[in-house]
Amino acid sequence: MVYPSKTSAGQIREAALAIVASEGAAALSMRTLAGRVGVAPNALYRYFADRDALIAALAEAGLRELLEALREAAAGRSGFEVFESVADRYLAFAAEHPALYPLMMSSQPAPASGRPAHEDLWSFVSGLAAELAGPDGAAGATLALWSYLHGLAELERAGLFGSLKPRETARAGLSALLRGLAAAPEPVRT
Amino acid sequence: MVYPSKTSAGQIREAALAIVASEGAAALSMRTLAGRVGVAPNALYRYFADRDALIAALAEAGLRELLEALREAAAGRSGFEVFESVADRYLAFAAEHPALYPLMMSSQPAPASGRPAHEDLWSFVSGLAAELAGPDGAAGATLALWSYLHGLAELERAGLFGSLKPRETARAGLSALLRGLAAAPEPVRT
DNA sequence: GTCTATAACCCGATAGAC
DNA sequence: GTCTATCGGGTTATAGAC
Repeated sequence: MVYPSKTSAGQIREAALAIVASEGAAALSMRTLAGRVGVAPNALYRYFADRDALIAALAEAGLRELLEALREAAAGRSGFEVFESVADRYLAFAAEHPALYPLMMSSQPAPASGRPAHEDLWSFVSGLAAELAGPDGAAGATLALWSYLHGLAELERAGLFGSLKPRETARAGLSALLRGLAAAPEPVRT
Repeated sequence: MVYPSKTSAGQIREAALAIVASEGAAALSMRTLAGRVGVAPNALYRYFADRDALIAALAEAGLRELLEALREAAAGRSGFEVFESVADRYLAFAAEHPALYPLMMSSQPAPASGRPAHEDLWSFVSGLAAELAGPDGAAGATLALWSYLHGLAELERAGLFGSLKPRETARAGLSALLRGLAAAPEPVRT
């Protein structure tokens, strides 16, 4: 072979991830990335159709990593502790990956192959929610739980909390949410 | 005066808003915008320091419009109806402004003058939350309510709900959240 | 003091040779 | 699969007309 492979999709993805983590998604240019990997810019297009496809691959990998972390956080726990542990881990992941996390939650083109990681994450949360709210309330509870966690993560990232400590005050909100979800679904009247 | 102003900051902002609304934030280029306004591209830099400053101005204006809409939704209502009405209006705003809403919630440089609109929005939600959870629980309840609403809006925008109807199922979650926030703040044990 | 003109620089993406 | 070369386009800075 005249021109042997100098890189791989995995290597490109890791280099891209490093750029996103250290300098933000806006700093991820195909030229810079190619320079890091050590190839000509257009060589990257043999591995990813375009920049959007590359970012989608980063998001997919991030979602699978998050799901794995949440499964670990839930393992060996029961009852309320499961939710507390998973919520902590979720917020920690978002805080540790401030640039990657928004990419993960943005609408992305479906992956080239396999089941979208979004669906697996939904299934996981849904499994937790079903224990709390029963099979009939699982979908609504999944929606509420994920939205609450995602909202916390986003507002924290955006710095909208001011002097408040998101992680600490989040516990009270989670407790209230779980208490409400576990109760009967009649609307409250104040 | 030899060269009268051909445009204004407000006119530029409105043209930019129209582009963002119809074609997305990515399509907002200084060249295109200048073409719409009818000036040379660099003339825009007399009114906004750079593209980021322009986007920050769009976000500020959007936040003030959202706050006004929420105040209208709350007016003349009491108890649970306030939250239901405000939540509906919030989600409707996010759905009606799918491109602007994420800009509003992203971290932005502080506005050139005046109080950041974020703070006013926080104060408004905090006022509602205080009626529900009392002064001591207001901060946590504000966090929970806003996070829930923002999370719903984001997940809906990202299309992560699949076949679920976000607005309909959101009511049950809001009800559960309010029920939990209104109750005593002891953690639930399942 | 506002606008036009120009240009340098960056980017994503493509064409064709090897 | 990689390379060099290049296109079209967006952003930003400078110089100068009015």
